[in-house]
Amino acid sequence: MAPGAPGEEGEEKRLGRPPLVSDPREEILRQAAKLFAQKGYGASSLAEVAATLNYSKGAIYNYFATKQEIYDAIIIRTLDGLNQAAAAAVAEGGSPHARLRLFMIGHARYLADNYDSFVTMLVGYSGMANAALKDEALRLRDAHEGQLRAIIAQGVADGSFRAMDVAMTGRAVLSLLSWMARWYRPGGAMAAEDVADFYCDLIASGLLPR
Amino acid sequence: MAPGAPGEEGEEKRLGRPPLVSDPREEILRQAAKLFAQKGYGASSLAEVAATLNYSKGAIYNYFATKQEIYDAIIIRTLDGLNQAAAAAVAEGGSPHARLRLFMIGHARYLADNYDSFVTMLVGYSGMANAALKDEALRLRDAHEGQLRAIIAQGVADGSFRAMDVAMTGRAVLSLLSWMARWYRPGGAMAAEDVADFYCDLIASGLLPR
DNA sequence: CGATTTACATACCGACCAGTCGGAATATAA
DNA sequence: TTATATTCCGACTGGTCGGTATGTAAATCG
Repeated sequence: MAPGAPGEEGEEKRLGRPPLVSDPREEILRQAAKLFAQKGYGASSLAEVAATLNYSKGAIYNYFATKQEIYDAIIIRTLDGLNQAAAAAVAEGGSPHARLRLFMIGHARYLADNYDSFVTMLVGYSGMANAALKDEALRLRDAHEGQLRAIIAQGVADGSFRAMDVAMTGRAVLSLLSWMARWYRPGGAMAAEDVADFYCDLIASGLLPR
Repeated sequence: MAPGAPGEEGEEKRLGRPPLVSDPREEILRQAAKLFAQKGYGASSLAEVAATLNYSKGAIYNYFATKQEIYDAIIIRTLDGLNQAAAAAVAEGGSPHARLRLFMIGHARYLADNYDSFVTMLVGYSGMANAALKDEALRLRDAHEGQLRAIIAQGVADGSFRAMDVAMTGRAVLSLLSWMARWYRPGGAMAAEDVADFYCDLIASGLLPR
């Protein structure tokens, strides 16, 4: 992730006054996500975002055209990263049950590592203006859900899972994980991976004794 | 619910000009919840709420002191009604599994019947100003969660459920139900009760074949 | 009828905020 | 040093919204 971190090779000299912070776009997105997560999109002002970076409000507009563009960027990058994280986790392979577990743990870990962005995405505002970006967001979300459904469908097909409705089962799994953005706090008593582990066991083995 | 509907007994004549609608407070709360659910608390204006009732913005202030008071009233009444609905559903009794099912179905049905209020409560803003009301809201929420935990704890105690962590299991159940406010639409393909039924079976029997 | 009470509309204020614009500051390049 | 490119500030604009003040219409009461 972040291919052009600090010590990029071709660090050619650029013209003009250098930015106050090394990567303004990144810092703005990070602080905006933090604020959006705390107070919601509508109640957050760009002036406040700027203030936390020792910027004036006008400086923000060198890097983003509108407030909406900042919000959209947060959503897209979060969905994209979630997809990659889940794909990487599932790539380890194994039985459907094992892969379901890896998927859920990967999802939970990514949520914990990108907590503010997740809260912004799942509980605040949720209105993208640009139609193309909205399509892209839907595509990324469907891709994520598609990965999960493929795992469940495989388990149902090979008999390692009961013959449940795949779409609804996937929805249940994502409901458990998504609602974590509502109550989970990074650094709390339970690690995100442990929560996912618990949920996976509950969903897999059920509440009734076997 | 609604003990003083239209044909109240002591319909004594009241002084002054009669309201345009029979129960202005009720109508304001309903329309506000609808708007809050659609656009979020911050993006909804009282002028718009008033317009849908053929009111002027100023008229609202005859019935509520602040916008926040409207929001708070929606949350409190929704939590209160949810508690009563769940209690009534569970009162039918039966095994822990049966009572868990009734609890979930009661919750889902109440969500479907009060959809806008639920969305307002679960996905929008979520900030109550008055400290006493916030405490009341937390109390109602804990009471609801307490009912659920009691059912699970009883099942664990009498051996009809596996020895799972009661708090986390309750959280999982409420996660499934709460996230419904995100995707469920009244009048859609699946009734809310059927969704709850599916979730209960999944949680109870698990994904693995028995 | 006039007095009183309730329910509304209209007009307005003050605060806040997204977005703009001109220019100042700081860097490289020639 | 001068030209140029980039970053950033500060002041401003246009508009929205919560909340208030004032007056008026419509009902009951005496």
